[in-house]
This record gives sequence, C-alpha cells and structure tokens, in this order.
Amino acid sequence: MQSAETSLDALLKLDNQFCFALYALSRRVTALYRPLLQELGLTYPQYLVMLVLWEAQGQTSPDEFAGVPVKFVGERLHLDTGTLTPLLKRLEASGLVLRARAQQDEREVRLRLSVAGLQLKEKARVVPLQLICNSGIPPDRLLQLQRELQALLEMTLPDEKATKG
Amino acid sequence: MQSAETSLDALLKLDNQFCFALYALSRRVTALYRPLLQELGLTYPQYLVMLVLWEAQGQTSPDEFAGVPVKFVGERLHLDTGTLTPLLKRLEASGLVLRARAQQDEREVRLRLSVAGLQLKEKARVVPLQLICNSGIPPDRLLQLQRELQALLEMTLPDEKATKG
DNA sequence: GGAAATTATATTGTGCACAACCTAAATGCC
DNA sequence: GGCATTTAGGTTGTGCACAATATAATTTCC
Repeated sequence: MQSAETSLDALLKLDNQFCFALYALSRRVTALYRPLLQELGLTYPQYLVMLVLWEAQGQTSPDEFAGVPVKFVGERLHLDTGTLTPLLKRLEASGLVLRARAQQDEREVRLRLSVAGLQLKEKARVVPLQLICNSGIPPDRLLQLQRELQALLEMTLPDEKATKG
Repeated sequence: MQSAETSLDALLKLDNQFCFALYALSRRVTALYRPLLQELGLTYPQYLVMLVLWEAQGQTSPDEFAGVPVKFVGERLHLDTGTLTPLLKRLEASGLVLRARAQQDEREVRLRLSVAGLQLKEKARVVPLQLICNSGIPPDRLLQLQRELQALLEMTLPDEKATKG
C-alpha cells in the first residue's frame, strides 16, 4: 500500500546504510593495525601523528628544522586540540616527541621528533605492507577504494573559511 | 639509489594510506549525522542501536515480542559489552529503551522499545534521505561504495569461531 | 599606542571503543 | 547430584573525538 513509507523504511534498514559499513570497516581496519602498532608502542591516532611528523621532518635538514605547529597536524588529520593536546603529551611522555613554544610567536607549540622518534620510523616502515598482507585485500581494490574515499572526503569537507563576500 | 626503501617510504606517506582516508571519511560522515540526530536526542552509535531495535521490533507482533538480547545488538554492530552496556543505560535513562533480564535465562538482558522509542522511528525516517542530500554525494556512488565496503568488511572479519579441527 | 578582534593552544566534560578482568547463570559430563 | 566449562553481561581503566569554554599572545584598526 504505502509505497513511499516502505521505501523510507528500507532506507532505515541497517543493511542499506552505507554509513554503517563505513563506520564498521573503519573500526575493523584500526583493529588490524593494533597488533602491528603495539610493537611500536603506538595507538592508531598516535601513528597518524607520527606519520605527519616523519613526513615533515624528512623534508628539511635536521639542524634548521623549526618543528611542526600543532595546528598543521590538526589540519592534516582533521583533529582539534581537544584531541591532539593530550595525545601529544602522551607522545612526549613516551619520549618520541618534543613540544616547545615558538620564539617568534609564543602562541604556537612546535613539535619535533626526538632521536627515538626518528628511529621509530625504521620500525614503522614495514607497517603499511604488513597491513596490506594481513588484510587479505587485493592491493588494486585498496587503491581504487582509497581514491574514492579521498574524493568523497574532499567533496564533503565543510567550507574551511567562507572568505569575505 | 635505494629504490626498495623509497617505495616503502612512499607507502608510509600519509597521502597514500587508504586507512587514513577511511578513518577520516568515517568521522566526517558521523559529523554530517550529528545535527540531524541531535534533533532526535541521539548520538550516532545510539542511532545504530535504535536501528537494530526498530528493525527487530517491526518484525513481530508487539505483544509477543520478547525483546532483543544485548548479544544480538553486539553481533550486529560489532560492539562489545564494554561499549554497549553504558550506551544502553543512557538510552534507558532517556526513556527510549527498556532493559530486563529474560525469565528463561537470567543471564540474558533483553531490550525492548518504550512507546517513546517506537515513536521516535517516525522522526528518524527522514534521516537517511536527509543525510544523502546534505552530503551532496551522488546516490549511485554511495550505493557502489557501500557494496565495496561491506564486501571488504566481511572479507576481513576475524574467524568468529574456529570450530573443532 | 591602546582597545578590540583574531589566533593558537589548553581545559573540561560527555560519550564512545576496547582490553582486561569479574560475576553469576546455564550447560555438560560424569 | 556436583563440579568444570561455557555463556551473557557488567566493571574498570585508557585513549580517543568533539563541543564548549578559557587564556594568553598577536594583529588590526583607529
């Protein structure tokens, strides 16, 4: 009878909800990382932060490297300071990261890797390949899915700064 | 020179990590849900639980409905009791869900919807379509992505019960 | 130069996730 | 019946996420 209601009901069914699939797979993949990262003493979000720092520090000569602002990490990972500040304090406490206010702008906290933090990159190098193997997902499917996810992510980003009209 | 190290380094780069794309998009989509669910007084995980209960309760005549075991919800959403117990207590506190031990098996806690919980389904019916509209993602892409995500989810599930060898 | 606005980070509080452990009820097996 | 095992949930503790608010350093604008 009520075909309109029925189709709305169908949308409500859990099986039809792509959002649930996204949520469940995301948690599942994080769970696949967990044993690998445990050997590095990292959680998954901490690993993401380390990726940002490794990538940034690798691009400059070590001596003149001024450090990465917290803001930069936040923009890269789409995380705010409520998440990052305690996470970074834990990374500092475990001796991987150094936090210090910038001299030119005392509002900024700049992040640098300790020697241990830099060395950890060597151990981390095998993680991505390990994960791909453990997941059992064909690499070409991973690559295609990644492209699609990234496109959708950019498509749904909030207007960062609605500049002056 | 070291082409092997270079390709491992490339895998380490954040941009190449499909896992980050998955993680970031999952949080982004949850954020798209947030304002819609706020009007229902639900968080996203609470909404998922309600979906399971609406779906289960709808399949039986109300009087003889014995309720849904916590275990069932956990299996459906891949969540354990450490997550579900406090969440369900919050749903109970907000008057949407009733929790009661089963008589035949006192270990089981069975979940039933209150009248308010059932009524909330009417308000929730518009959520999926609203979300699709708000996201701006073409529905066919959503559908295709959902199928792929679900396939990968099943592919990477841990062996539930490695039955006797 | 000084008040107002902006910016970068920190803090607090709520609600997941998940590991590790605990308890009590049911089941199996003798 | 009675003990070992399994099963269903609960509890505790840690670590994200994120909203709301706070604070101090800069910048803007007059």
